[in-house]
Amino acid sequence: MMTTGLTRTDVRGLLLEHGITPTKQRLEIAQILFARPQHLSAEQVLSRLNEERPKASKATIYNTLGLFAQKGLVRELIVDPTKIFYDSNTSDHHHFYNVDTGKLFDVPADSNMVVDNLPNLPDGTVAESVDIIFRIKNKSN
Amino acid sequence: MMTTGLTRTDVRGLLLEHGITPTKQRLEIAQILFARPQHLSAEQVLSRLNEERPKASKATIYNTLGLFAQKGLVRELIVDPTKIFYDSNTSDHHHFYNVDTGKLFDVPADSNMVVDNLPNLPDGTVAESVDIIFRIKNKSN
DNA sequence: GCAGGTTTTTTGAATTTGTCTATTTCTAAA
DNA sequence: TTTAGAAATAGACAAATTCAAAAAACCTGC
Ligand SMILES: [Mn+2]
Ligand SMILES: [Mn+2]
Ligand SMILES: [Zn+2]
Ligand SMILES: [Zn+2]
Repeated sequence: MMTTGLTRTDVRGLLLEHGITPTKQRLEIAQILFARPQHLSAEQVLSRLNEERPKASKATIYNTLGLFAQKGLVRELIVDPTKIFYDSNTSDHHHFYNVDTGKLFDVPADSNMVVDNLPNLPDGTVAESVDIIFRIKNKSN
Repeated sequence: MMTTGLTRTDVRGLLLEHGITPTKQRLEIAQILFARPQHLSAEQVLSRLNEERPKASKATIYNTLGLFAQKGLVRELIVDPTKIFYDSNTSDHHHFYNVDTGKLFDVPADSNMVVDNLPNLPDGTVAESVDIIFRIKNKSN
């Protein structure tokens, strides 16, 4: 989605545009996600959301993140075997994953990486997405 | 490793070349993995291994797969949030992941896909690997 | 405003993958 | 042989996620 500093009303519009009924909990979760382009795990959303007072349960977080992903509001990133990251930036871009720190970064948009001669897909299938992940580690030296 | 139809002695040599003490259990596991280039989860290895009589425990499977990956005998693929796949082909290649079936395929070696203008890595980091995953789904129509 | 139906949220238990620990068993070398 | 270290095992444990059932919120027509 690639948005920044959304008001409550903006967020409501975003959900409506994507065919999602804007409930109190969904708005709270969306407001966290779309505060800026970022990569958050369910657990991170959960703890940010309920920092002061409980605003939604764990199951609601999972339901909501799954719903947002299905509706194309966020993008699921599978880079770490222990958790899913949700990317609030759904525009076309790729990632660095630092295996030492567990941190995930975008490949800068101004990078002019290109992939040529895409392979033929297996018969009877269509592409859903292409994920390129640079697994990096800290220089040990 | 990209090998096929290995004898017990071949497999033993393979482990030794990679600095791995060839124990009974490791040989059994290696023989399954290197029977042909394939993508197996720990659970699949476990059930194939112990089809007839128990040959190794769950912990040994995890230990062994982790050791093989660390020593470069197999490659870990993170494409499914629920499990790790171990690829017995460590040569440079990329993957199709069918999200409908959960099946993983190699991009054919004769595909002439190329990635150009690789981005600069973040400071203080070095690349460990680059994974390209085509997430595909079945044509619904 | 209120019943009746529908959607959403919540809780807590269950499931799954994977890890840890303590104990036993091997292995290889002296 | 003895013995120290490496490896394997069973079973308890942990973390992420899912599920099922009940409660709460919402909606629509009266
Ligand atoms: Mn896992
Ligand atoms: Mn998982
Ligand atoms: Zn991103
Ligand atoms: Zn492969």
